[in-house]
Amino acid sequence: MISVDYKDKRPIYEQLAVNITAMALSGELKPDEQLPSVRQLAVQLKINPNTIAKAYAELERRGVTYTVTGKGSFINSDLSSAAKAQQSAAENNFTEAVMQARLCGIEKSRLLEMIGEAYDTDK
Amino acid sequence: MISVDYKDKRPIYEQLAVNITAMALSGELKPDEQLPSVRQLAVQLKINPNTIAKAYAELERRGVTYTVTGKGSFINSDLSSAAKAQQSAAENNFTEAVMQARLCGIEKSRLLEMIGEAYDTDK
DNA sequence: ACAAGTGTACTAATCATAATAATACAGTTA
DNA sequence: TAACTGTATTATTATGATTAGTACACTTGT
Repeated sequence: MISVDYKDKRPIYEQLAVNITAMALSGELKPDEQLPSVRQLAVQLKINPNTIAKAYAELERRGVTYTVTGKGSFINSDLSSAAKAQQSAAENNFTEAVMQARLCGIEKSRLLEMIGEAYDTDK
Repeated sequence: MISVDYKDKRPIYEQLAVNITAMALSGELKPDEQLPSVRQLAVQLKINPNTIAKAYAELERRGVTYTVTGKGSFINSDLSSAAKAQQSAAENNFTEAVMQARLCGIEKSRLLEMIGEAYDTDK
């Protein structure tokens, strides 16, 4: 389910974009499946339609969706570019985290331990 | 050297706090060593003294420094609480990065590879 | 005592970004 | 035609970061 978290410091439109991208990549949203309309989702989430529209524009810009004026926004069948971007971001983030941990004096062996746990957590 | 990066999205005072904390934990700043004065550092970095003051207040709140009005701000001899907080934050960050990577479909073996590289990078 | 240096406190103004609000327009569908 | 899509535009509000200017309490060296 599409949702927003007001405790999250990221802007709402960014949360929505990331959220929907994840749902598309996981298969929770199928190729060519139509997203809720801008106005409909705005009512459902109790936020402004402009904020939804901004999120949808971002999704199209990132290659996650395609849009037809008058019809709606739909999940792309080819998500490879979005998937690559997401993986690249995740790898950069991971590398940063490793270097940060090293600077804190955390041993490499400790990181190897933590991977074992974290990688198998459900969530 | 204490510096700020305007390409960084974090606020300046936060960058300064993190920067100085790292220098204290690495030993680049010795215990009881005096930090540059608020006004002096403001001139050096060409930013407002209030921003420096905010960073110094944060550092004291986080247990990195102690402050004597009229004298200045100095590095704490006991940095254990700051070190623990920093390590804890690094571990949380690392765990998040691992789970993000897993959600992107990155294999555990790939992460193990990357640790090998990232942990030995200089920077 | 004095002057110059410390950190601190306070108020106001400026700036950027996010979000809201209201409206209008172009295209699609039944 | 009516009701739905996304898009565009302008104005307004809210928030946080930063700047600006000033004032105060304390310490140090003369």
